[in-house]
Amino acid sequence: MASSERWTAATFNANSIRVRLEQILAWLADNEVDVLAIQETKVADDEFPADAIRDAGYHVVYRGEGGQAGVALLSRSEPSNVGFGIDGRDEDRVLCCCVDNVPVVNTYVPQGQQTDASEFQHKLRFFRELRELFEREYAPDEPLLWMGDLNVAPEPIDIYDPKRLIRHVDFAPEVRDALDHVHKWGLVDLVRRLHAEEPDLYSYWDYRAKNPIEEKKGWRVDHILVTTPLAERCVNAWIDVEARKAERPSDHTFVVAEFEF
DNA sequence: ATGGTGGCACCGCCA
Repeated sequence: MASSERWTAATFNANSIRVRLEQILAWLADNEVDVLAIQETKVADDEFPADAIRDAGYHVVYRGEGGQAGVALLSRSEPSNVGFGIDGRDEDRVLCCCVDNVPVVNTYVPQGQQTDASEFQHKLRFFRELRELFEREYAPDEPLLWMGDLNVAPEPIDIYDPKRLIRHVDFAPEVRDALDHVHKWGLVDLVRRLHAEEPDLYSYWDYRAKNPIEEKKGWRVDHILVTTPLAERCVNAWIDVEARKAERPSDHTFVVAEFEF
């Protein structure tokens, strides 16, 4: 890359990439990102709409089994060292690669169902294994860009009713601690760093609520976390709430971070 | 108000 170059990354839980394809391509036309991490593609690999994405000028890698989960990564430059899963597990939830010499990890963390469900243990184990992956494959003083639907609101400010939702799987102390343990390896939450103390900063709203955006009933569970060398290069980070007002929106919206190299 | 909607795969499950 040339020096003083803008480089932009974004993450989006699409909740079906086939239903959201036109919205994603339109958003990309308006937001010239270099990397877009997508979660919940909900499509098997042989039905993934790769041709339409490549026709729009993006490289794309993906892994899914259809129905649930599924991850994808769109990029202007061709990604290298593409891998899925951790130790052969969660291949439809973890995508690792390198784009423009930036190591990128895209994760769709298990939601967990309920705190007494086995899926909740899967969620806690997922964070432990992720920290081990970071310790093994990356370093806090080297660039790393971790994006995705982490299914955790890290702090009370990141959820609309922290008292009532204290036992929710995305806010229970166990998952906040689990994410915090990965965080403490050496990561910076870019949106919160640039919008410290700002309330009602959400990336997800429940479909079942009537006017969730207007009534500020949301959750900030989609995150862009980076190591210090990248945090120092970050010039802006935001949540694109307007994109959630699309005709047939996902229940999540785009989170964006802009860097200057 | 312990409901509500949306997506996928089927006639229930997951978010």
